[in-house]
Amino acid sequence: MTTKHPSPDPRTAISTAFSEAIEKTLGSDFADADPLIRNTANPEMGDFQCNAAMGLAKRVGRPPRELAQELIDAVELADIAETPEIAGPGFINIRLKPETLATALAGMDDESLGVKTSDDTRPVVVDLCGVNVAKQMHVGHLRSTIIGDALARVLERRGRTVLRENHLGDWGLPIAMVLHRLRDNGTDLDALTLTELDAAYREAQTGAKGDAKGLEAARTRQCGPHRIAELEDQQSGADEQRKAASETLVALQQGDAELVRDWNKLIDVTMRAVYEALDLLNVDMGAENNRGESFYKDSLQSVIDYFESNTLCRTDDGALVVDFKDRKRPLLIRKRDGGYLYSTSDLAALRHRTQETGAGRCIYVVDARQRDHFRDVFDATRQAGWGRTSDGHDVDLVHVPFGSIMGPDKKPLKTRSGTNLTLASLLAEAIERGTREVKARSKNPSAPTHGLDDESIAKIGRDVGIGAVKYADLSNDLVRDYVFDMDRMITFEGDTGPYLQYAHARVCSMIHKAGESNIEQASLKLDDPTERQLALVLLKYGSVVEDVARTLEPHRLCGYLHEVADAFNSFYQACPVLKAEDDALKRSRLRISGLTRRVLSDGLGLLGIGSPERM
RNA sequence: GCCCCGAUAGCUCAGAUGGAUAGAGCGCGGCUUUCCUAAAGCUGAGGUCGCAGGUUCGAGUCCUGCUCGGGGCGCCA
Repeated sequence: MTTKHPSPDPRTAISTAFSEAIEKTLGSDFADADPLIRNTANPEMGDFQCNAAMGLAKRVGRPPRELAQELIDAVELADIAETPEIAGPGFINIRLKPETLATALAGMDDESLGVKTSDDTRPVVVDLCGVNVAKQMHVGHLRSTIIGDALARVLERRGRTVLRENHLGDWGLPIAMVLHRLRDNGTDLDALTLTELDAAYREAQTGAKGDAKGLEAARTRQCGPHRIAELEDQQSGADEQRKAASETLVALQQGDAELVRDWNKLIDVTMRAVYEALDLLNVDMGAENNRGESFYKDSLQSVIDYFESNTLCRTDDGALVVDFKDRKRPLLIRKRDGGYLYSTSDLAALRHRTQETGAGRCIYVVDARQRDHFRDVFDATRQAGWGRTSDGHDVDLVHVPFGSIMGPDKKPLKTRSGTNLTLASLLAEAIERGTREVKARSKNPSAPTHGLDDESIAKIGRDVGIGAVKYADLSNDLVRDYVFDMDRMITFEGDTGPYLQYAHARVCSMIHKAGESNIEQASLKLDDPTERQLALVLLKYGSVVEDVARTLEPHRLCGYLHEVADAFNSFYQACPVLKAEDDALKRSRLRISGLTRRVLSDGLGLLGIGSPERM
């Protein structure tokens, strides 16, 4: 569509008008004062409010209500709004003319739905998933994957090119340990199961990582109890295991043909399961997004060389560390024995991402417990001068931290038997529950799903089950831990994914029943208060998407979609659609319903959640 | 010991750049079914916004100190 609509959102026009009024009234010193235009909390106060008069009155030493009146006299809004009114200490309430609202709503009625393309055209790197190929995917990877995917979709919706990077843990000592373990056990790698893999990983972990010096150091440095317990746990009979694993790593690094072949088999087995999970999750990612630690293995030395030759680091107790001026704890980038760490490979990845992709932003969707680590590697990256592109633009390095998923006991999620819950089993349960819900409803003879074949029901059930899990994950502030509660997330009532999907399906069902065509051509009448309210909510969509792209907080979009569903329900309660008094009104209301449907569907889509037309 | 995060209704949580009587969902009480699948709508009860100071015309929001809970803290990732 090429129809011109300078600004579908009337808020922008109001904001501009008040900016000009402020400058006209108080002089050019106030040209960039924020007019503080907000949606009102209560429809009785109008549609929008300007909160600038109080603060400005303070600055110029005048009564706020008097200044508010002068702003009202100066502001040029007559074309779009009624005369603004002063309320309370100096609030200015603005009510749009009905035709303004209709024009604005019509203005967002195209593919854009009012979402504007970002001015910044540089690509964005999103680091997500981060699966470790030495073990099966567990629920810890769930959040990184679905949050990262949702953020990527939002950024893409704003027209950005997104480079989704799956920074696989596919190299280094852990892999070598597992590889050694499997070979030592005589496991047939061509028939390797994920269960065997997990067992080998656990054996390797407990067997090989004991570290007497580390434990001692952890104690004297008063490390956290978690770390000490972990080290104690690994203390038993470790030396020979570690030695063997080290030898395996060295051989692998030297390109031992047989080892490399086995290494590839190991990756194949684990990644096949990863792709399966990504597919079930409706996450837009595949092998083309893999760029793991092995990709950077040959650039680690040059990262170290760069830091050394530019005196960005120093030697401490044989190790290489980077200092920061605002804190004591340095970042270790090379071990005393010459080995590299995950910080080294993160630095290599950051150099690649900032220097070779042209990205304007690098987003890391990783567990909140790694906050300190990312603060360190980001600062080290900036100190190395890699915080900006070769043409001098700063690259925004941002860690999106998220909390843990807990079991009902508020401890990390486990199965009933106490083992770590795998992602695959969690997804299977979600799909099973979703399908059960859909099937139950299809028993109702008046349900549109009544009589559907099992395959169609299963497809809808999958959308519902997966949508429930995703929505529950994305609808809270990311940084908080939450308790995983399938019973709660799967219900059709309340603030859940299925509730929104169902609201969408109900609108679809109604529009289908109407059987009208070309409703997007209908002229809009927005006289009922609930119609006005729904229109105002729909008009916010573009700015909400923009907010999420900026703040990287998907729960704002969730809250907004819930608001849309609520506003639609109120509208539907108050305004007959199919039985509207005349045909023009019916078509107008169908058009509003259609817009609601598309905003819900588009918004859910940005969260990576499907919106079935029948449920 | 140092650093980070959290604390809002019985429960689970929203409250962007400070703004009008602090909101939603669940649960509890009442009312509503002449348009879609009773999903729902309306309505009532329910709050010292962890504590104490401070800044401000105005603080859940900003500053300082404290309490409680969680997490992290150089040769693991």
